[in-house]
Amino acid sequence: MIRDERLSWKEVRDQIRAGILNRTYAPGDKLPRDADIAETLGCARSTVQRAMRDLSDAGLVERKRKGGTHVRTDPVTRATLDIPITRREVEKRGGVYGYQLIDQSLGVIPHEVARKFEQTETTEMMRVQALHLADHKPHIFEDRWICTDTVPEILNVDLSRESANEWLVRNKPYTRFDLRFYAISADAEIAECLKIERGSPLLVIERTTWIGTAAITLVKAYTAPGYEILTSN
Amino acid sequence: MIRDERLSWKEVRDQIRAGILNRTYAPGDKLPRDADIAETLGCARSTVQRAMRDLSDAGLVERKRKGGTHVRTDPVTRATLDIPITRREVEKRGGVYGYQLIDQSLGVIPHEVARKFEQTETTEMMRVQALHLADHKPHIFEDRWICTDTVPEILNVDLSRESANEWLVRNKPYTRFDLRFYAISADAEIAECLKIERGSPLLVIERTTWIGTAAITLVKAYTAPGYEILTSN
DNA sequence: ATATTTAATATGTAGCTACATAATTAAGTC
DNA sequence: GACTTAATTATGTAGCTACATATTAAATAT
Repeated sequence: MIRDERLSWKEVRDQIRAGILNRTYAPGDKLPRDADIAETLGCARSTVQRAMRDLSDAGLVERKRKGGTHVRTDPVTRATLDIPITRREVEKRGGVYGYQLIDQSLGVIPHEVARKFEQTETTEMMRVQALHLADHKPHIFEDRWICTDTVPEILNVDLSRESANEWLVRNKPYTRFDLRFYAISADAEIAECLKIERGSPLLVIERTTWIGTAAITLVKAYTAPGYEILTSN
Repeated sequence: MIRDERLSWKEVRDQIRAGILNRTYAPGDKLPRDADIAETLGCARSTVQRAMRDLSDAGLVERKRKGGTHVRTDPVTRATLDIPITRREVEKRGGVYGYQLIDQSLGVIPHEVARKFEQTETTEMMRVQALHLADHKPHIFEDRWICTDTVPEILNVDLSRESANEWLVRNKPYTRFDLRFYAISADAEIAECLKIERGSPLLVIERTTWIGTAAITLVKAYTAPGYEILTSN
């Protein structure tokens, strides 16, 4: 611990947060200036600033230059999600990971895929369908489009040995991505791949990635029944 | 902009990240000490530290005292999610928000609920079932348990006028929470409430909240078909 | 050889100063 | 009065120093 007299930024943060939680500062209220808080608590402004940044990152307060710091009126639950590569996810749970390429082809991307890439002139991409296994049972079925203009190297990769995701992560790190979650009902094809009944509810993790503005890939990961996404908090 | 000669921590961060992306520093590699990077780039160590903290928060590198900074070997897609209160979510999209209490009662919590609260001696809690509407159509059906030991005031709140969530957010801010997402198939009850067909796939957002270690509430929010969760990035 | 203590080292934090930046408010100007 | 410009102000950032903390590595004792 730090010398008792000195306040750590976490202590400062907790004091400010306590003040917000116990309504000393209600939603919408303006908090004192950093400098004043610093003087009140007997610490440096930099310490208050560090504390405030944390509260701001957590979505509790809003800060504006000259405008000061305000307690947010529309509280949000802000959570951090870690989506690991599937191999890691399975192995971390002590399971045996398996991978199986189902189909690989070149084709014209559907309109919906083009729209998700936001702006791309490319109309033909590589489509890869594959199955991830956990303990020899279907775990995730992925349906992926890879932009061969941005990632021409993918044409020479043997995707029956290594999953497209792992190759991409190692060779084409993205600079921007988009994630979305939703539920669908398994159609005949997905049901067969995952060895489940048609109509089973599935959680879909959809991820689009870019390098700058250039599209890399769009994956729809159809997770096996019972799959859950948890926050890391 | 800052005087050209001076590097901002974002520039430093971007340079380090570029080095990681272009494999100057491969996964698992050790990066130079902050002080060395600072000297190389001609900035202060504090600037490098600020940059490094950002990269560490983003999950790109791992830092350990004395151990130094390493590029993470298991890349994760780290995303930030904002889950607003339902009213805000609907209104932000320009929709008309509506709320309807369906049922409110005291009862013994199922074993599964007790487990999710992790450790609570309370066995009887208040159960609240309610419907959130968007543009007069069912939007989210919520099934909630509220710990009356932690939040006795809830017994005197008229939950037909205000949703439990909004009351809780204003009066009992949580200090810790847990989020999970999964898909289920609508059973008869949920199907009726949401006015959809039985068996429709639904995305469920489940949230447990605590004050310290004291349980506050557990909600299962059954979202109407077509509902999506998006990352804020 | 093994356990314990000590030293070395890289990151983390607190405090200070100085200046940058954004946003608002006040002061001019037409 | 409406528009422009300048002053004001609160947060943001960069640089510095000093010390705290955690962890590893080396030295010493058992």
